[in-house]
Amino acid sequence: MATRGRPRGFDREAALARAMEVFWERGFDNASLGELTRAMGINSPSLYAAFGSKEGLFQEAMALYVKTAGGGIWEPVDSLPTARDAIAHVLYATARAFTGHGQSRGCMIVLASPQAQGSNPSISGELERHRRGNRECLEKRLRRAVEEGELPDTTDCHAVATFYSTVQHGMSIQARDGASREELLGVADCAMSAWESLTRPA
Amino acid sequence: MATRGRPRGFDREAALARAMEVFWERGFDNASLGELTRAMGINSPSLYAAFGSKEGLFQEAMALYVKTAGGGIWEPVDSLPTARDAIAHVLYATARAFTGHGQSRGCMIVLASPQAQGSNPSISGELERHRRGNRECLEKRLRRAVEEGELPDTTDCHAVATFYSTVQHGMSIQARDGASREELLGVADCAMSAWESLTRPA
DNA sequence: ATATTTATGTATTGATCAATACATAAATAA
DNA sequence: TTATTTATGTATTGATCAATACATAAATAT
Repeated sequence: MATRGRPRGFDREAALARAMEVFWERGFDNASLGELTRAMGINSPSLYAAFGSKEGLFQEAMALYVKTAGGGIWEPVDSLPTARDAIAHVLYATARAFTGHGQSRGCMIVLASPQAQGSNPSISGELERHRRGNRECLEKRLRRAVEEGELPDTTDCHAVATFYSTVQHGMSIQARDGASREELLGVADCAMSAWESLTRPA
Repeated sequence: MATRGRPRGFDREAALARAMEVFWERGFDNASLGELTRAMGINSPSLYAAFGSKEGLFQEAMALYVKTAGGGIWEPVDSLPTARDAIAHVLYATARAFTGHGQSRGCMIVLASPQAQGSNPSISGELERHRRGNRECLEKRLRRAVEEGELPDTTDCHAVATFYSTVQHGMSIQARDGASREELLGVADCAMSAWESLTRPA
């Protein structure tokens, strides 16, 4: 398939990365097209030609976020040797990720559109599905640990996963409110200090 | 001061309560004036005559929220006999409050305008100040507990307060995502199970 | 009674939003 | 070359937003 027509005059990936930063910092609704095109260095017709719509651009930005900025957090969950390692990794990686990108603090998935009845239900719905997926990822890992004997079969995997997922969500708000990396690492410490009592045989 | 002029034709407090529900459910930006006036049963000139502006209406709605829906959570912190009682109260009261108001789930203070660079910085700033105030309320209570001998003076009050504040914020996201009261009470259980290790003498 | 004051309903304002129309530019295909 | 295809820049579209203008209604003050 040869390239027909006038070639694109901008770097699609670079422009998408710029858009991700804007969505991350401002959320879906508050990121205006003017702001997006300015950050991407293009005009709106180019944006629509390349990404279809503001919603389409956000979808791709979200995928890029999951793959890059938010990526290192969840991938290792299944490969780390113990459930404890996995959950500790999620919390500490979160503390680092949420405080390491300049102005963009906190999780895009949590902060981009928190209203369930937001202006774009399809966006809110997809973000919610993603958050639920992360929680289920933790719960699955805990169940595997029970099967493998790491944890007693009295462990309430659902409750423990919900707890750590809640802490991880809360760290987004704290990061947005200016919490330092040290403070978020401290939150992870505190959360992990509950591990023994949460996984003690009944 | 006698009442001059045509009397107001609607119940100001009732209208404000309706507005609070809309802001709570939809956030500041996504709550349109049309939606607000429809819920309040008035036209926009009446809204502006009574509340000044959308921002003014939100300020009053936020004050009402703090006094009513979110009120029982923080007031008892200073009067409860121990810091442990106080923090447990905050968490369990939060679990109940965030799941008991029909469609409005989660904390208005956390969810109404999460973007630090939102469309209305003054609103975002005030909400952030309020969240910080809640965290400081916990920290102050913990310091008092250290002074009174309830907790060892090795207790890291700042870290512990930040941790429980983070859990409380995270519960807003979980509630918005549909977590049940039982699940949030379970989160509170898990968080409190860290208490012993967090306050153990070094 | 008349004047004054405040509230209401209808209609509208300018601003901003996401999305496009249209003419032109820049590439390949024949 | 000429035709075709795709991208770009300028300008604009209709929709929606928060906020008001204006005439009228309903109360008190004198």
